[in-house]
Amino acid sequence: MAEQQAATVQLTLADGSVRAFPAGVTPRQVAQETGMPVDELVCATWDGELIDLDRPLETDGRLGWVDAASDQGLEVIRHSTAHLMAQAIKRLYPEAQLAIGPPVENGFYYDIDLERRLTPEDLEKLEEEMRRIVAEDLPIRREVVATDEARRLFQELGESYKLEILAEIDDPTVSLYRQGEFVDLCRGPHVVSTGRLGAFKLLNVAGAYWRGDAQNKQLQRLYGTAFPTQEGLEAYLQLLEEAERRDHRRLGRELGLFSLMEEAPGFPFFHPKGMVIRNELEALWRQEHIRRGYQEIRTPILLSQELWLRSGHWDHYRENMYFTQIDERPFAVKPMNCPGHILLYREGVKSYRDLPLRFCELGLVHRHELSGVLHGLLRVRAFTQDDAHLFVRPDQIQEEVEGVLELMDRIYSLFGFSYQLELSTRPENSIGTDEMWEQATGALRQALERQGRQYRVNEGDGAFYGPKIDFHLRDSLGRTWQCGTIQVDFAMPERFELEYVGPDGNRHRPVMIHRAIYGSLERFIGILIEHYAGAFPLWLAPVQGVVLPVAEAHAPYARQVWERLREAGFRVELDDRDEKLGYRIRQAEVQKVPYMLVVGGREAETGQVTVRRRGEREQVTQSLEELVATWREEVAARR
RNA sequence: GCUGGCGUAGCUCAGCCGGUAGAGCGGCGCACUCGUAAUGCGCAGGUCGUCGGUUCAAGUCCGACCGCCAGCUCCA
Repeated sequence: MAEQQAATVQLTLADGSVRAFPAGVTPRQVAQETGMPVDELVCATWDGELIDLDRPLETDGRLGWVDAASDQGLEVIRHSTAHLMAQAIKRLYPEAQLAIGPPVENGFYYDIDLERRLTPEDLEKLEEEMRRIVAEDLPIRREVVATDEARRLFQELGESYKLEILAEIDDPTVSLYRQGEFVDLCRGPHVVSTGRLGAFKLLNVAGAYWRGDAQNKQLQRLYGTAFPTQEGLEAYLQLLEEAERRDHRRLGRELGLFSLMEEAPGFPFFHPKGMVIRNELEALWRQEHIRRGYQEIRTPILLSQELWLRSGHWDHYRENMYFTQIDERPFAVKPMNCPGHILLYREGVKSYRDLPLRFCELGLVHRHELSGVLHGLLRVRAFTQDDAHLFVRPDQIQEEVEGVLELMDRIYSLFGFSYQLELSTRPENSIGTDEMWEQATGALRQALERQGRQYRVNEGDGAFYGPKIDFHLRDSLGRTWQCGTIQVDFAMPERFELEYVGPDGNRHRPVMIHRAIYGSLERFIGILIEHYAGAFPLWLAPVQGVVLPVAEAHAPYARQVWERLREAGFRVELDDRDEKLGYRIRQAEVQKVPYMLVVGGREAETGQVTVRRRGEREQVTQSLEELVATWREEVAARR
């Protein structure tokens, strides 16, 4: 009797029902018997843990399903594809040693140690080999072996990186995965056979250090991506192409917005058209800040080195700073605006009635970033922060943080960005007491929670002087960018002995809230270029309209139209070049000008313009005054 | 910063095994005077990133430097 009991297991299925199965039954068999679409399943969960579909079940438990459409399923597919690639690598280059091969955000990679430098053509050959292995439809089998045995195996195979990994494993057993002649040390789970894979593409090769440490040997990292379906893969590859088409470095050049030159690496030049965008962003920013009681200031770019010693930047930020000398006195180029704002705060005695005091500045800061990380406008060495420092009483923190959250919503929504929030806590190399950090972190958390906001916690990623809330914008391609930030700081007021006189006549210490919305004007502009693919809304467009006379005879009227629109305050160009109308329309389209205004004999007679919108074929003929009214409304609404 | 790749006309790119530089687009000129995404013809434009080396000869080979691109965070 006892034997019979041991021979069955009670499984709680996804629908909540409990059924008995013979011990050693596999999830795949259960799926078949319960009518699950087995082909759509990637693996299973066993009491919450991911397992293979062919894992024998020996005890009672809760069985769940993971299909290809789920995030977990996708990860498993990618992980299995990484193994598939590794097998192909070993077939083509038996001398290659395998390091690690995990799934990552948009695919997977495998780090390998191989003398030969792999080229894109090699990737194609690898892909072909992978397809062969898929066609072979090799079962992928999990095997549990003693750790010592695994050591012997990888010793024999000459896989020294696997041995290094094994050396750190204390468990008595480890799991291996075998598919055909290939075996890898792996926790799993994996799909049941190589035939289940197929929608993949190898993307590129890059260098990566073993264990991410520059002291270690540099390996070749092969990146690829994989999806449950060919359509999913193609959609992703299209997204990559679209992202390339929108690359702000390319559009910035094509649309004449900005330049980066060898003479000033990491220090962008703005062209007249790029400046228009900048100025419009600044105008919006000022409007929204003044409305909310901020006061704009401007502080110097060079400040005495002593100030940076006192602020803690010397100790915590020196490697990122530029230094110079003036009359033999050491100065630093500011990497942040806060010390300057603090100096202004300290001018004169502050009363509790002055608080909250909201200083804002479009402050140009310089930071020495590693040469290898520079990237267009998105990672530069000089940039303009739309910075503000709120000097507040401790009891005002929450309300002020909530005010900033509201301002962020206002500005981001104008551009159609949604965002995610991240709360970053105390990093290792930081100033201030534990108590201060707890208080500051608590204040941020409270503001978030009171507003019912969703947020993620990022342990140890705060600024050296305080915790922060970061805003990760989601753009029109679904990519995320870190822009806004709110940081609560008890440390700087302490260091600089900031004070205000309270209602009790005593001196009290204010709290500082650092915050930025765009983050950096340069970066934000780069993001906007990609977000809009260069097709800016009317209020931001460097050129809002082009007047196009049909033929030379219409040039005088076109000039009148052009002048009238410029008088009305719009950025309009006149294209009366001796070219066909179709050609000039194409030019305006390529330059992504929002409005094309065609004028010929008909329009000249009636005092009208024929309006063609960017990207549209239909057009309307309307009076100039009607057009001005529409534009005014469109610009005012920043649509 | 590190590793790998790349650097030729304003832009995109060709240029074999070393023999002295080419196209398209753009620009300029001329013709056409044109009604909605590229009219035709012609002309100009390059110390081949910089410096040094090898060679009778270097865009091409070697070295250094500068810049750009990708990656360097994801831990069986």
